[in-house]
Amino acid sequence: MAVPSVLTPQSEDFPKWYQDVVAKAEMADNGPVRGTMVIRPYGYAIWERIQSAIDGRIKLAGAQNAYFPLFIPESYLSKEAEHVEGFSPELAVVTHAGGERLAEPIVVRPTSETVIGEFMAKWIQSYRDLPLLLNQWANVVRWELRPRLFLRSSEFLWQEGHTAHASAEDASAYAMRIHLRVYNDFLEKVLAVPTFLGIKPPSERFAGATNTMTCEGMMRDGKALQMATSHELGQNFARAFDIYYQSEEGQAQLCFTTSWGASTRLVGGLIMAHGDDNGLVLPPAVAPWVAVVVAVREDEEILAACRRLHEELTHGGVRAQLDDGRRGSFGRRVTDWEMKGVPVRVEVGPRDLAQGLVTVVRRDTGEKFPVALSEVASLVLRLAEDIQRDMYQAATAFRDARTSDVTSLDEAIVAAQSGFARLTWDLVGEAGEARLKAEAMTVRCLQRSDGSIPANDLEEGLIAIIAKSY
RNA sequence: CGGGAAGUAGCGCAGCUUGGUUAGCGCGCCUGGUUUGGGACCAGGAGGCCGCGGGUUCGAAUCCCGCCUUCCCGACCA
Repeated sequence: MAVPSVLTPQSEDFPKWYQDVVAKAEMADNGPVRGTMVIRPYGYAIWERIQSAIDGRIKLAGAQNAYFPLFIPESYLSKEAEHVEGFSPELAVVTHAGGERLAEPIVVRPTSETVIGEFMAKWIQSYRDLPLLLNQWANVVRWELRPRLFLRSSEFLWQEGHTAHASAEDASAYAMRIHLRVYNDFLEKVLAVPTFLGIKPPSERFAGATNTMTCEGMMRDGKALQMATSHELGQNFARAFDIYYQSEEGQAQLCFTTSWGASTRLVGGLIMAHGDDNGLVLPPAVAPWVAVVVAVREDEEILAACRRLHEELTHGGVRAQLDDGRRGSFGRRVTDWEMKGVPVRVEVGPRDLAQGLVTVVRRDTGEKFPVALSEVASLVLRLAEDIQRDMYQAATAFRDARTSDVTSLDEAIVAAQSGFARLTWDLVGEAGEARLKAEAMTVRCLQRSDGSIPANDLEEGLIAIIAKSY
């Protein structure tokens, strides 16, 4: 079709494309205060699906939800030296309240290790209280220098898990369990985003952690995005907040803690991992509507058929939307549904209907099928599964095509202009990291040669994944 | 915070160089009509502290000073 593109093409200006999609798919707007974000209903519906998928997995892993306060005494932050150093530059601090200057400034949480640590210390007495597995859904504030909708906003929504364990082994195993069975499982099965799993090099670790694990996804421009992260905090926070338990032998022992989080950034990752020049492309599992029934024109017979189909789909367990044609021309409405990334479109028009047919269209591939009215519901269910699987495969093929094994830092710098480079960690080192930094690249993660997650960065034969990132 | 660009209707922009009727255009929005199988068309209409503050001037969207905000590229980062 000779219709001019609605969006800036990805190949022309990827950041502009991203902003266009966020605006035109009605996902979010900038808030009035720098870096803040208004999440619009369609964007929030996607977030709600992400939330429920992650929340279910967290509960299966045995953690319970709780809620801790937004305001934290400033003194808490300074109890863990690296932590305060890491977060100080981006804190929002309340100095006045109730019309008076506060005796001790209050920090708006940038993350909750400190308050939660304080309460863990109160709640944990015995080894029988361990492990203590907590999670909270909350907003946090980090005064970022360069905000971008969903990817880096001053205030963002997330889930943060915080756990306390009797041993380093137990803490480590739990962090790994969360990383694989909550985050990576969610990313693969729900967001349909393949990842590289690994640990961050020491320079990229979370402030106060002894080990940080990451799930790195590849965006359509070949850049990396950290989509979820899990930290082993060792005894650093336990020491700072006196999180002790009494062992079976009656001795006071310091706990080992973990923390792990995933945020509204996932929505940005979802957009950039699957979107195309016509807009969003949503995997059925996160799509607010898996199918939209579109009336080609406003006509009683057509509308009646649309309503029946919509009802049938809904009863069949498909989240379906009805487009009755009141909002303008067919072409315009189709363009809008494509922009929103609805996985399956069911087009009902007079020509097809005369033969008892409708046209079913896949958003991911653009394929169109003529389908008998009686078979629409079952086909949509099957297509939803196919699309979910095919999108994961397509994303994996894309990532693999843009990932190269290299044998020197020079080659890595070339390869990481447009994708990921895999290079032996020994060949990077501190000097290498500095050179990468000059090229706006980082070591995204370290993994074993078989792709599994190493226990620490001292293991032999580790591979560094090198890329530009968001 | 450094480098670059830009703030004029919901969005995208012109007008500014050379100050001067009532500040324009496209899209969107409202009303009516014709339409509808890939961004429809006609007619009528609503909508502006021209980013904010100060200055120059008879007169400022336009010139001068200061500030703020947004976007892009870095550093920080989920």
